[in-house]
Amino acid sequence: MSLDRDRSAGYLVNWAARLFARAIDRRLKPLGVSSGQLPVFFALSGGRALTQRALVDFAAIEQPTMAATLTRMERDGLIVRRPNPDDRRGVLISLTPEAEVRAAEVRTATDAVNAAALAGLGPEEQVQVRALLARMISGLEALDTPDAAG
Amino acid sequence: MSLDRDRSAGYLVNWAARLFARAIDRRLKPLGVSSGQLPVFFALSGGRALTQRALVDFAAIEQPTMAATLTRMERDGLIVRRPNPDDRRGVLISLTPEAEVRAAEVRTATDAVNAAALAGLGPEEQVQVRALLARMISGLEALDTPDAAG
DNA sequence: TGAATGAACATAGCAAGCTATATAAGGCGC
DNA sequence: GCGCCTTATATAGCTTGCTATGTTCATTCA
Repeated sequence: MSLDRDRSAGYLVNWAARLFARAIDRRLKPLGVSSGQLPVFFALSGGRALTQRALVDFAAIEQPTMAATLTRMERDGLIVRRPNPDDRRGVLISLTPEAEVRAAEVRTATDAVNAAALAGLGPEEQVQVRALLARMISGLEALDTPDAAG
Repeated sequence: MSLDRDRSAGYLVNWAARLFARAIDRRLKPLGVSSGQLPVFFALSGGRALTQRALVDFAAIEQPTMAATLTRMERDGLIVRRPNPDDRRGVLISLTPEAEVRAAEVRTATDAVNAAALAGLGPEEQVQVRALLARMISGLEALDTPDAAG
């Protein structure tokens, strides 16, 4: 519905992002996991321990956003923060065994949502939509760099 | 950066949506307008008065989200709510003259951000990315309908 | 070595999105 | 006309995202 209206790329991207998050949150809720925690799961699963800084880079979000997400995950018993022996400013973050157990189900759920989103696209279209989104991201990131026209 | 990593469609869509919102918010901040208010501006500019329900349908967001956005816009003098003479449950919402004046600038700013996002795409690619996003949205919406496999 | 600069993380405060639920009015059936 | 269902809006409570700023430690350089 309403897809016939003339909608900008920005509107469509925002809409799709909200639908992704909703679908993922609904599936992950029984696991006690939510959409904002996905990059942390993917970065840390398998027993890896990373600094907050590394997680920020991986997730491409701002540092305070990651700090808040990690605080919630710590509260919920999904991660542990322990001091970084190499840098006393920093912290090493790793999944708890309970979270590690759920990591596979998290991956399954997100794969299912991605598959549903791409179900109406052919194989080359699935590749292409990712490529086009990546180019849009590049264009948007160029807006913030000093050498951009703005 | 990091675009070389293998990222899912969902991740890329979320990332692009955040970059859109950030770029738009930065440009609209001097006008006292923010990204969540865009659909309200577009739906009401030109002197139209709509119910909250119509705005919810137009923006494709949940009703409480729209209610909160309207409360902020009312607080900031961008809209007025007045009783709907045809339905005493409801409200008619319209832009204030001050907001109406800003509507053209809002459109200019959002067009600029969209253009920047699409700058790296050819004309057919710009059409195609919208079409592919629309199909992804359809696929995601099908997840919530009862006749879907889930 | 000591001061300045920078980097890592935390905190405050806000917008925008969601679900769940309450309230009030319209509409319908009988 | 009255009870019942539906529809319109509001409220509460939460997550995720942002900017701005503070604190603490590391690094650099004079």
